[in-house]
Amino acid sequence: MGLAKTEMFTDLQNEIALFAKVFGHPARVAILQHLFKINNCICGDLVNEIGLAQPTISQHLKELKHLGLIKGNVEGTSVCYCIDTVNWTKMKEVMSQFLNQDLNKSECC
Amino acid sequence: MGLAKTEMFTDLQNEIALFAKVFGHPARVAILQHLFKINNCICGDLVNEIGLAQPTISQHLKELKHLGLIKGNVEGTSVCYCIDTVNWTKMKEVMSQFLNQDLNKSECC
DNA sequence: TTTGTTTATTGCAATATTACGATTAATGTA
DNA sequence: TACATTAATCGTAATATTGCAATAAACAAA
Repeated sequence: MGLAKTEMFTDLQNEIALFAKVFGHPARVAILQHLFKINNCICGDLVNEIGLAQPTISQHLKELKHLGLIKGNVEGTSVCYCIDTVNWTKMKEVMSQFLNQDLNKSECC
Repeated sequence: MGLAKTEMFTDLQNEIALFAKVFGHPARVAILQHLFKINNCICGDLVNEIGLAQPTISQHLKELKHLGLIKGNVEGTSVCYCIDTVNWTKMKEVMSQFLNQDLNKSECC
Protein backbone atom coordinates (compact mmCIF):
# COMPACT_ATOMS: atom_id res chain seq x y z
CA MET A 1 0.00 0.00 0.00
CA GLY A 2 2.82 2.40 0.74
CA LEU A 3 0.64 4.13 3.30
CA ALA A 4 1.60 4.15 6.97
CA LYS A 5 -1.38 3.63 9.25
CA THR A 6 -0.48 6.54 11.49
CA GLU A 7 -3.77 6.46 13.37
CA MET A 8 -2.86 3.21 15.10
CA PHE A 9 0.30 4.63 16.68
CA THR A 10 0.91 7.17 19.42
CA ASP A 11 1.70 10.80 18.66
CA LEU A 12 5.22 10.25 19.94
CA GLN A 13 5.77 7.22 17.72
CA ASN A 14 4.60 9.19 14.71
CA GLU A 15 6.73 12.18 15.67
CA ILE A 16 9.86 10.06 16.00
CA ALA A 17 9.12 8.42 12.65
CA LEU A 18 8.61 11.78 10.92
CA PHE A 19 11.91 13.16 12.18
CA ALA A 20 13.73 9.95 11.34
CA LYS A 21 12.21 9.85 7.89
CA VAL A 22 13.60 13.25 6.97
CA PHE A 23 17.07 12.05 8.00
CA GLY A 24 16.52 8.90 5.96
CA HIS A 25 18.05 10.27 2.80
CA PRO A 26 21.79 10.98 2.43
CA ALA A 27 21.15 14.21 0.51
CA ARG A 28 19.28 15.70 3.44
CA VAL A 29 21.96 14.48 5.83
CA ALA A 30 24.56 16.17 3.62
CA ILE A 31 22.54 19.39 3.45
CA LEU A 32 22.25 19.54 7.22
CA GLN A 33 25.92 18.76 7.75
CA HIS A 34 26.81 21.57 5.36
CA LEU A 35 24.53 24.02 7.12
CA PHE A 36 26.20 23.12 10.39
CA LYS A 37 29.67 23.54 8.88
CA ILE A 38 29.10 26.75 6.94
CA ASN A 39 27.90 29.03 9.69
CA ASN A 40 27.54 31.81 7.16
CA CYS A 41 24.63 29.82 5.75
CA ILE A 42 25.34 30.67 2.14
CA CYS A 43 23.01 28.31 0.50
CA GLY A 44 22.78 28.39 -3.28
CA ASP A 45 26.11 26.59 -2.91
CA LEU A 46 24.29 23.50 -1.74
CA VAL A 47 23.56 22.69 -5.36
CA ASN A 48 27.28 22.80 -6.15
CA GLU A 49 28.37 21.17 -2.89
CA ILE A 50 26.02 18.23 -3.29
CA GLY A 51 25.87 16.84 -6.81
CA LEU A 52 22.11 16.96 -7.33
CA ALA A 53 20.08 19.18 -9.62
CA GLN A 54 18.68 22.45 -8.34
CA PRO A 55 15.04 21.34 -8.25
CA THR A 56 16.02 18.24 -6.30
CA ILE A 57 17.91 20.22 -3.67
CA SER A 58 15.02 22.67 -3.48
CA GLN A 59 12.65 19.78 -2.84
CA HIS A 60 14.83 18.39 -0.03
CA LEU A 61 15.13 21.86 1.51
CA LYS A 62 11.37 22.17 1.44
CA GLU A 63 10.97 18.98 3.46
CA LEU A 64 13.51 20.10 6.04
CA LYS A 65 11.80 23.49 6.25
CA HIS A 66 8.38 21.88 6.55
CA LEU A 67 9.54 20.01 9.65
CA GLY A 68 10.94 23.25 11.04
CA LEU A 69 14.53 22.04 11.19
CA ILE A 70 15.83 24.81 8.92
CA LYS A 71 14.87 28.40 8.16
CA GLY A 72 15.13 30.25 4.86
CA ASN A 73 15.70 33.97 4.49
CA VAL A 74 15.47 35.74 1.14
CA GLU A 75 18.53 37.90 0.47
CA GLY A 76 18.26 39.55 -2.89
CA THR A 77 17.98 36.92 -5.58
CA SER A 78 19.35 34.19 -3.38
CA VAL A 79 17.95 32.47 -0.31
CA CYS A 80 19.90 31.91 2.86
CA TYR A 81 19.14 28.69 4.70
CA CYS A 82 20.26 27.77 8.17
CA ILE A 83 19.49 25.45 11.07
CA ASP A 84 16.57 26.43 13.29
CA THR A 85 18.37 25.90 16.57
CA VAL A 86 15.26 25.98 18.75
CA ASN A 87 13.44 23.30 16.77
CA TRP A 88 16.61 21.31 16.26
CA THR A 89 17.03 21.15 20.03
CA LYS A 90 13.43 20.04 20.50
CA MET A 91 13.86 17.34 17.87
CA LYS A 92 17.08 16.23 19.52
CA GLU A 93 15.31 15.69 22.83
CA VAL A 94 12.64 13.53 21.22
CA MET A 95 15.15 11.45 19.31
CA SER A 96 17.54 11.15 22.25
CA GLN A 97 14.83 9.75 24.51
CA PHE A 98 14.11 7.13 21.89
CA LEU A 99 17.74 6.23 21.24
CA ASN A 100 18.75 6.20 24.90
CA GLN A 101 16.23 3.69 26.20
CA ASP A 102 17.53 1.46 28.95
CA LEU A 103 19.57 -1.41 27.52
CA ASN A 104 20.07 -3.23 30.82
CA LYS A 105 16.93 -5.30 30.70
CA SER A 106 17.27 -6.14 27.01
CA GLU A 107 19.04 -8.93 25.20
CA CYS A 108 17.69 -12.03 26.90
CA CYS A 109 18.20 -14.43 24.00
CA MET B 1 13.17 7.97 -9.85
CA GLY B 2 12.78 6.97 -6.23
CA LEU B 3 16.44 5.98 -6.20
CA ALA B 4 18.91 7.61 -3.84
CA LYS B 5 22.24 8.32 -5.50
CA THR B 6 24.24 6.81 -2.67
CA GLU B 7 27.53 6.89 -4.58
CA MET B 8 27.69 10.67 -4.39
CA PHE B 9 27.61 10.72 -0.59
CA THR B 10 30.08 9.70 2.09
CA ASP B 11 29.87 6.36 3.85
CA LEU B 12 28.89 8.15 7.03
CA GLN B 13 26.10 10.07 5.34
CA ASN B 14 24.74 6.86 3.88
CA GLU B 15 25.05 5.07 7.21
CA ILE B 16 23.15 7.79 9.05
CA ALA B 17 20.45 7.75 6.36
CA LEU B 18 20.09 3.95 6.57
CA PHE B 19 19.66 3.98 10.33
CA ALA B 20 17.26 6.91 10.18
CA LYS B 21 15.25 5.26 7.43
CA VAL B 22 14.53 2.21 9.53
CA PHE B 23 13.24 4.47 12.31
CA GLY B 24 11.16 6.34 9.74
CA HIS B 25 8.08 4.20 10.18
CA PRO B 26 5.95 4.28 13.34
CA ALA B 27 5.44 0.51 13.29
CA ARG B 28 9.17 -0.08 13.62
CA VAL B 29 9.40 2.57 16.32
CA ALA B 30 6.58 0.77 18.16
CA ILE B 31 8.25 -2.62 17.75
CA LEU B 32 11.52 -1.31 19.17
CA GLN B 33 9.81 0.43 22.09
CA HIS B 34 8.02 -2.82 22.90
CA LEU B 35 11.25 -4.82 22.77
CA PHE B 36 12.79 -2.34 25.18
CA LYS B 37 9.81 -2.54 27.51
CA ILE B 38 9.29 -6.29 27.50
CA ASN B 39 12.67 -7.48 28.63
CA ASN B 40 11.49 -11.07 28.39
CA CYS B 41 11.47 -10.54 24.61
CA ILE B 42 8.34 -12.57 24.05
CA CYS B 43 7.71 -11.66 20.48
CA GLY B 44 4.75 -13.25 18.74
CA ASP B 45 2.83 -10.75 20.86
CA LEU B 46 4.04 -7.95 18.62
CA VAL B 47 1.30 -8.83 16.15
CA ASN B 48 -1.29 -8.38 18.90
CA GLU B 49 0.39 -5.40 20.51
CA ILE B 50 0.65 -3.47 17.26
CA GLY B 51 -2.45 -3.66 15.07
CA LEU B 52 -0.84 -4.82 11.84
CA ALA B 53 -1.12 -8.17 10.08
CA GLN B 54 1.41 -10.87 10.84
CA PRO B 55 3.19 -10.70 7.45
CA THR B 56 3.57 -6.95 7.85
CA ILE B 57 5.13 -7.25 11.29
CA SER B 58 7.39 -10.00 10.01
CA GLN B 59 8.55 -7.73 7.22
CA HIS B 60 9.35 -4.88 9.62
CA LEU B 61 11.22 -7.28 11.91
CA LYS B 62 13.25 -8.44 8.93
CA GLU B 63 14.39 -4.90 8.19
CA LEU B 64 15.37 -4.27 11.79
CA LYS B 65 17.22 -7.57 11.86
CA HIS B 66 18.95 -6.82 8.57
CA LEU B 67 20.42 -3.65 10.07
CA GLY B 68 21.53 -5.67 13.10
CA LEU B 69 19.45 -3.70 15.59
CA ILE B 70 17.55 -6.76 16.77
CA LYS B 71 18.28 -10.46 17.12
CA GLY B 72 15.89 -13.38 16.70
CA ASN B 73 16.15 -16.73 18.45
CA VAL B 74 13.99 -19.67 17.50
CA GLU B 75 12.32 -21.22 20.53
CA GLY B 76 10.16 -24.09 19.46
CA THR B 77 7.51 -22.85 17.08
CA SER B 78 7.89 -19.24 18.15
CA VAL B 79 10.72 -16.79 17.67
CA CYS B 80 12.10 -14.57 20.39
CA TYR B 81 13.24 -11.15 19.25
CA CYS B 82 15.25 -8.69 21.26
CA ILE B 83 17.48 -5.64 20.94
CA ASP B 84 21.07 -6.29 19.90
CA THR B 85 22.65 -4.10 22.55
CA VAL B 86 26.11 -4.00 20.97
CA ASN B 87 24.86 -2.83 17.59
CA TRP B 88 22.30 -0.54 19.15
CA THR B 89 25.11 1.20 21.02
CA LYS B 90 27.15 1.55 17.84
CA MET B 91 24.16 2.99 16.01
CA LYS B 92 23.54 5.38 18.89
CA GLU B 93 27.05 6.77 18.63
CA VAL B 94 26.69 7.43 14.92
CA MET B 95 23.31 9.09 15.32
CA SER B 96 24.34 11.08 18.39
CA GLN B 97 27.31 12.60 16.60
CA PHE B 98 24.98 13.72 13.84
CA LEU B 99 22.31 15.09 16.15
CA ASN B 100 24.73 16.80 18.50
CA GLN B 101 26.57 18.97 16.03
CA ASP B 102 27.60 22.35 17.36
CA LEU B 103 24.69 24.79 17.24
CA ASN B 104 26.68 27.84 18.32
CA LYS B 105 27.79 28.93 14.88
CA SER B 106 24.44 28.27 13.27
CA GLU B 107 21.35 30.41 12.82
CA CYS B 108 22.78 33.52 11.21
CA CYS B 109 19.62 34.63 9.43
C1' DT C 1 1.66 -39.49 10.67
C1' DT C 2 -1.70 -36.00 11.30
C1' DT C 3 -2.97 -31.79 13.32
C1' DG C 4 -2.33 -27.33 15.23
C1' DT C 5 0.63 -23.29 16.10
C1' DT C 6 3.78 -19.91 14.82
C1' DT C 7 6.59 -17.39 11.69
C1' DA C 8 8.51 -16.50 6.96
C1' DT C 9 7.85 -15.87 2.11
C1' DT C 10 5.49 -14.79 -2.19
C1' DG C 11 2.84 -12.00 -5.09
C1' DC C 12 0.50 -8.09 -5.83
C1' DA C 13 -2.05 -3.57 -5.39
C1' DA C 14 -1.87 1.07 -3.65
C1' DT C 15 0.76 4.78 -2.43
C1' DA C 16 5.15 7.41 -1.59
C1' DT C 17 9.66 9.00 -2.80
C1' DT C 18 13.29 10.61 -5.67
C1' DA C 19 15.17 13.02 -9.51
C1' DC C 20 15.14 16.27 -13.07
C1' DG C 21 13.75 18.99 -17.43
C1' DA C 22 10.96 22.76 -18.31
C1' DT C 23 8.94 26.56 -16.64
C1' DT C 24 7.71 30.26 -13.59
C1' DA C 25 8.45 33.79 -10.03
C1' DA C 26 11.19 37.11 -7.77
C1' DT C 27 14.70 40.16 -7.54
C1' DG C 28 18.87 42.82 -8.88
C1' DT C 29 21.32 45.32 -12.48
C1' DA C 30 22.43 47.55 -16.90
C1' DT D 1 12.40 48.51 -19.52
C1' DA D 2 15.16 44.50 -20.74
C1' DC D 3 18.20 41.10 -19.16
C1' DA D 4 20.52 38.08 -15.94
C1' DT D 5 20.50 35.39 -11.74
C1' DT D 6 18.54 32.54 -8.35
C1' DA D 7 15.19 29.60 -6.37
C1' DA D 8 10.47 27.51 -6.40
C1' DT D 9 7.02 24.90 -8.73
C1' DC D 10 5.01 21.73 -12.16
C1' DG D 11 4.81 17.56 -14.53
C1' DT D 12 6.37 13.16 -15.10
C1' DA D 13 9.18 8.83 -15.14
C1' DA D 14 11.48 5.44 -12.39
C1' DT D 15 11.84 3.16 -8.27
C1' DA D 16 10.74 2.14 -3.28
C1' DT D 17 7.70 1.27 0.47
C1' DT D 18 3.76 -0.49 2.81
C1' DG D 19 0.23 -3.79 3.71
C1' DC D 20 -1.99 -8.03 3.37
C1' DA D 21 -4.12 -12.47 1.48
C1' DA D 22 -2.47 -16.76 0.36
C1' DT D 23 0.82 -19.98 1.03
C1' DA D 24 4.82 -22.37 2.72
C1' DA D 25 7.95 -23.85 6.29
C1' DA D 26 9.21 -25.35 10.85
C1' DC D 27 8.18 -27.40 14.85
C1' DA D 28 5.47 -29.58 18.85
C1' DA D 29 2.09 -32.63 20.38
C1' DA D 30 -1.27 -36.18 19.93
